[in-house]
Amino acid sequence: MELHQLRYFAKVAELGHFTRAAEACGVSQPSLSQAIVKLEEEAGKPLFERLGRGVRLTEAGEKLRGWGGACG
Amino acid sequence: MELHQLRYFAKVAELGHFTRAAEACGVSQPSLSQAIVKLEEEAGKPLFERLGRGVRLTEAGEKLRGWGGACG
DNA sequence: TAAAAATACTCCATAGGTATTTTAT
DNA sequence: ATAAAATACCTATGGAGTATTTTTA
Repeated sequence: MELHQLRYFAKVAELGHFTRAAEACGVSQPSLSQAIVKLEEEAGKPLFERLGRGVRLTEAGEKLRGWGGACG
Repeated sequence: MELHQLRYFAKVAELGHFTRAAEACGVSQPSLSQAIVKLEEEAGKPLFERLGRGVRLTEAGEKLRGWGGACG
């Protein structure tokens, strides 16, 4: 797990959209997509449900977003 | 700032020793050293005082260690 | 002078890019 | 049909290694 992956994840979770998240992060859509795929591989399960138009957090995704646990 | 840098930083802060921290992290001393140098460049100031025998946190180093602030 | 950190390289893994294809509405 | 994500492939950056050279107590 790397910081850039978490930055991208957070932005996608916020916007529900890979392409717009990529723009917001200043990287290309494929680069961000790859980073999320890597993160999902490490997690062992998808973090986002692909909807064709945009994207929604899975349960595993929600869990990762809620990370920091004791802090928040 | 990258996760591996923070891992190394934390271990050096804990042990007060680059070489032993490198062993503990399973990397070579030069690799860990480089990572810390990068982190210090980003910080704009040294994080450790080099003592010849081991190393001690600077004020900036203490601040970084104390990060997470609100969490505990 | 000896233990520890810094430097000088070399190598390779991977983050990121462009072009394109697949998918789902 | 079209907007959005995935895939394929390439390049370049930088993380990690070995060998060596400063440091400083």
